[in-house]
Amino acid sequence: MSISEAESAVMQVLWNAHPLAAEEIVAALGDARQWQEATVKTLLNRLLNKGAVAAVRDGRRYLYSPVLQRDAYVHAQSKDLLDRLFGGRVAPLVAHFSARRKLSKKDVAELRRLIAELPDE
Amino acid sequence: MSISEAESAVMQVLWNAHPLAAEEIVAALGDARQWQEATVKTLLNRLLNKGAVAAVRDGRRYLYSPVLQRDAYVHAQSKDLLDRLFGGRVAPLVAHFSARRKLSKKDVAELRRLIAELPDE
DNA sequence: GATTATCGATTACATGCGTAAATGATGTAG
DNA sequence: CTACATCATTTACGCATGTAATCGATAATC
Repeated sequence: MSISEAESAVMQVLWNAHPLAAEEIVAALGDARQWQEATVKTLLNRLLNKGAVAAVRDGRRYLYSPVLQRDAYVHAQSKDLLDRLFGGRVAPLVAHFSARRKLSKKDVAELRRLIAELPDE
Repeated sequence: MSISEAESAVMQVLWNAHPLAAEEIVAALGDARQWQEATVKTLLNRLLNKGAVAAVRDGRRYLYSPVLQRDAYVHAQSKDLLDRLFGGRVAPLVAHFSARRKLSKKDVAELRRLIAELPDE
């Protein structure tokens, strides 16, 4: 029951706004992916079978909504990456980006704020 | 030329120690994956074709070494995740784990140390 | 030197994925 | 009521992946 790359693009649209009809999803994807409506329909059906989205009939068509929550998906994906590459912890990932000087000013400022708010121990 | 999940398990072994013969790689994978030697050979060949590993003949067999560096792989994977889910920045990922209270003591201590070492601006 | 063991290389095969066309059902227009 | 349009459902198909077995070459053994 994992969500594929293409499927996740559809989920993104639904997390952003729902419920939506297939046609609206195609439109929302429009700039990001040049998919035929048929392609999006296929992805929606696969997501339905996986239980990741739900559909409610609305006249002749369906309106789709996410069942899988964005936060749960984000967490699963992130945890998977951390487990595979960083011993399951967050700090080593930050250290990696820091070592590569890939932390933006904004990142640094936000990180400072974040840890300042954390309980001392 | 992306590295698949199974292939990355082989890369992990080679990053850990190299050069290694196929048999040694199978042994090293032993506890993590119950793969037949033939399976590992297939993965090695695919990695060779992708240019991710190199092989040097050693008598009747080959010794394999990584060409793709672990750090580059880790970075590509991490950047991909950040781009897809966190607007390409590190701080929002940390915020996500912080909000879920998934930062360990060790993480927090390490993060404090990390940002303390960063230039103020 | 002929047979056997041991490598790597080639081939296999089911499943998932990306991408979509064809088909079928149902609502709408004339 | 019949033809057309519009949805969704089914089928398609090539490529990657996970997982191996088989084939072929070469080295070791008798």
